[in-house]
Amino acid sequence: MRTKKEGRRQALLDCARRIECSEGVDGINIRRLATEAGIAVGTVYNYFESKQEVLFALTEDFWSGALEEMQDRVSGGRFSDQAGRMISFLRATMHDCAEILMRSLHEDAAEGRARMTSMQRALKGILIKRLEQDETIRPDVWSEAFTREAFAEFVLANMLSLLRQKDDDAGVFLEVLQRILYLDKRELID
Amino acid sequence: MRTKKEGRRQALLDCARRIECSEGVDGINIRRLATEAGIAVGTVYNYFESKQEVLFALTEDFWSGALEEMQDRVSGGRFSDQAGRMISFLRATMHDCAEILMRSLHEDAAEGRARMTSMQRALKGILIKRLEQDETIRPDVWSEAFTREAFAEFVLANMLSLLRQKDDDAGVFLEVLQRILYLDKRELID
DNA sequence: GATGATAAATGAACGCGTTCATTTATATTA
DNA sequence: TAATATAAATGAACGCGTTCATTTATCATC
Repeated sequence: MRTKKEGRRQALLDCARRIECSEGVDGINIRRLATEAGIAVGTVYNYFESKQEVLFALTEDFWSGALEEMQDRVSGGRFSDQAGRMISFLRATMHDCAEILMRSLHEDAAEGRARMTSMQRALKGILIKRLEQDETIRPDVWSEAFTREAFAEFVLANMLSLLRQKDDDAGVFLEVLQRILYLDKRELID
Repeated sequence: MRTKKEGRRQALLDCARRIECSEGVDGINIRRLATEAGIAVGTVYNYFESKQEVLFALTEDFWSGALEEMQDRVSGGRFSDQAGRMISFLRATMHDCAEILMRSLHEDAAEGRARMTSMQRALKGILIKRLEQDETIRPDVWSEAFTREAFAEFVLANMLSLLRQKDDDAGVFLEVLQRILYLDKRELID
C-alpha cells in the first residue's frame, strides 16, 4: 500500500520528466500526464495537490536522485578532493538538467527561481553533510552561507547574466556550479 | 479617437475597481469585466494585453490618481510639514485602497508584491519631487533609499507581520505608511 | 465466501484566460 | 453619395487547471 502509492507518484513524475525533456516545462499538463500514465485526470489529484506541486516535486526528485548518486561516487577523502569529483560528476551527468533549468529560467523567471531554490536546498544538504566531515573548513560558515536567501538570487543572477552572453548553455551552467561549489562565505555575501 | 480609446480603457478600469472593492481581486475576470462594461470578451483585449495588465493598470491608476490629488492638497511649506498633511490625506481618503491591498497581500503574495512595487514607484515619484524642493533633507539620500529593491520587501514584510496581529486593517496600513514616509535612510537599510 | 466499510479511480463539467475568423463601424477617397 | 480601405468589436471555440458526484476496487469482520 505504501510502496504502491509511492510507485504511482513516481511513475507520474517519470512521465512528467519525459515530457519536460522533450518539450520543456510548458509541455506538461495534467490531462496529458494522466493519459500517458494511463490514469484518469482526477486521479492525478490523489497524488499531487496541484500542477505546481507536480513541478516542484519534479525538481526535488531530480536533484535528490542525482545528488544521492553523486554522494556515492565522490565519497572518501578530503572535501576539497571530493569537490573536484563532484564537478566531474556534474559535468558528465547533468546535461539534461542544465538544459531544463536554462529553458525554465528563460521562459519564466518565477518558475526558474522556484527551481533554483529547490536546487539550493538539495545542494545545501549534501554540502553540509560533506563539510561536517571535513575539519579544514568550518561547517557553520558554509551552513550559514547556504541558508541565505541571497544564495538563490545569486545563482540566478549569475546564470541569467551568463545566459545573455549566449555561451553554450550546459557549459555555462556547469561553470557556475563550479563557482558555487568552490565559493567561500565572503564571495557569497558580496 | 484618442480620447475615446482612453475613455474605454478607463471605463474598464473603473469597472474592475468596482468589482475589486466589493469582492476582492479574485472577483475580477475578463468575462465579467466585459459584461459589466457592456462589451464583448474579445474587445477587452483591444485595450489590455492580458488580465495581468488589467490588474497592474488598476494599481498604477489608483495610486497616480490619488497621489496627484494629494500633491495638490499638501503642496506648500517645508517637507516635514507636508508629510503630516500627506498622512492626514491618506488617512482620510485611502480606506478602500488599504482594504484592497490588505486583501491581495493576504491572498496572493506575488500579486501583493507586484502591487507594492507599483505603489512604491508612485510614492517614490511624489516623494522625490517633494524632497527636491526641501533643503532640510538631502534628496539623493531619499532617492537612493527608495530605489532599493529592499524597500518593497520591507514594506511587504512590515504589513504582513502587522497583519498577523489581526489589528484593524486600514489602521495598520496607515500606520505603516506613516512609518515609511518618516523613515530615514539608516532605517531602510537596516 | 458474504457483507459492510473505507479508500481509490473516474471523467464529465465548470470557470477561466486567451485566440481568431468573421462581422460591424469608421475613415478615406473618387 | 458611393465605393473602398482600415480599424474596432464580436463571441464561439480552444486548452487549461481543478472539482465532485458517482463508480469501482480494496480491506476488515463475521
